[in-house]
Amino acid sequence: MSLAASRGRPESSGRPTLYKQIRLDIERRILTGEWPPGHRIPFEHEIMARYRCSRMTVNKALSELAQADLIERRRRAGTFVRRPQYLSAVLKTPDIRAEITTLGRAYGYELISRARRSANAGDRERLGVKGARKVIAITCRHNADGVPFALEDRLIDLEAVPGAASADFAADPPGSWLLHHVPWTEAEHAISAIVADKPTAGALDIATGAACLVIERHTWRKARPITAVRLIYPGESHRLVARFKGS
Amino acid sequence: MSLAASRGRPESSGRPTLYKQIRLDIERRILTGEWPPGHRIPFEHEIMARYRCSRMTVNKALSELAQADLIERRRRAGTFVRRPQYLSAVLKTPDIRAEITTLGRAYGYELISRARRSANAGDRERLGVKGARKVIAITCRHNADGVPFALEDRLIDLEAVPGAASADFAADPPGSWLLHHVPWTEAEHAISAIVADKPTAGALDIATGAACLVIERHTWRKARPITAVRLIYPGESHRLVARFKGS
DNA sequence: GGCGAGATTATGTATAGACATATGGCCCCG
DNA sequence: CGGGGCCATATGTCTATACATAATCTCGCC
Repeated sequence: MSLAASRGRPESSGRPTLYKQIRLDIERRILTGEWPPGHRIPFEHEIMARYRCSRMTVNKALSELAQADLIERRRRAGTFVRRPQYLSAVLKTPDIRAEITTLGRAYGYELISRARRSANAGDRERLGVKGARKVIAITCRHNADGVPFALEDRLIDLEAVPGAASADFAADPPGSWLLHHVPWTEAEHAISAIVADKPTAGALDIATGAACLVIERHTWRKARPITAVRLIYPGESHRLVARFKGS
Repeated sequence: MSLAASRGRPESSGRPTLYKQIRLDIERRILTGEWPPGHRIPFEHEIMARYRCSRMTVNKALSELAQADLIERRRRAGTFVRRPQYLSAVLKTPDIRAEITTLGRAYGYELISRARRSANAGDRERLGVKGARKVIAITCRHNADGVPFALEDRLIDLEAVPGAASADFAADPPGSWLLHHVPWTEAEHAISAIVADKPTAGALDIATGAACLVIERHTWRKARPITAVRLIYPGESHRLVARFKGS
């Protein structure tokens, strides 16, 4: 008997494998909101009829989506789109505004400085690049309910993001702007702790010598550095929380 | 023909399903460092002989591990344990010994105190339980190349892990012991920063008032608390690194 | 020795069928 | 109307087999 790859498929396009196609189709519908959280996905039975494939193939696609926590499967009841992904979104989200508003607190933003300059040695090292180029350097502060929440010190590589030159970051924080304008493919975070020096303490309204949590995030798009940011949080009042499932 | 569940299995215990058993066996060997990054996992062919099951069953286990980025599969070459999973290595691994040895440093361990007691109010709150019960409280230190790496302060719920009562944690750190004896299903981490007080600074061989990174981890097995641990790392010399792919 | 073609092999995808298991719903009984 | 038990059903696991694909290895040719 012929393989599915040689048969017609409802929404064919390139041609990954069949199960991957099914997986992507469903994924797309979930991510675009066409199938909102709680929505019941068609039964395996219906999907296999739709794609004219065996149940194992459908099952493989759905199992992967379940492992990725996009859907939830319940015997006898069916398969459902999962509620929002709680958790380590803190680390995955490059957007502090979203982080604060999901906590139900009022977001505030203050631009402290913004400069356009040729990258110096320190800038190049932070971005992990070698050649000469222009960068934008920004420092700003994020507040939650009027209280300092985090200090941000960011570099943007203008060679990778030319559009940033014409953006003033007076109203929107650079993280949000970048998120909307430049999709990233890879990000690396380093978390460490420091004690606040006098200027940092002043900006965060904490005592000099208090502990701070530092998150340094580097973001790339296809191996090309986009931005490097250093976020300083008051250490004892802020906690990064992440939840994992084991097996 | 009889199902695999009715056949003998090499390292049987409770009895998840066969593929899950295979997955857990491999996972354990990776997380404990028995199979270090780069190690070639037995071929599907060998695993199916070992568990006397069909290739599809082995394949399902390996596919899930691959999706979780714990292993990497290469046609014709075989299946390999992936290189340090930064985040996953640090946050997902409840085993500091494995973390240090993957860094290529010599692991050292010192038990500082071990006590068995009835849980007091603070213990119950840390574990997130209400009723009376016995717990084991442990403090110990992990070293890398002879230098203090982290301080550990741990509570183990004896109701969930009765076997811990008969384990002395003189040679093996409790994290490793638990990993070998109690599979977890969920874990939550909270990361914060503190300044070292005098005893902490002394134990970590750093200056009083230096910044420290604190990781508090709670682990459950099917909604039942197993252990709560607080790890203190020297803050400026230690960085938690996490890398994400964007899609 | 260097190189390309082909054989080999491990994984990747897919099939059809079988039985296991959990559970939402229904029906019946009190 | 409430509760208990049974049944239908959707997912969960597993088998045995087949062919696809990619990469390594080998061998023979120049």
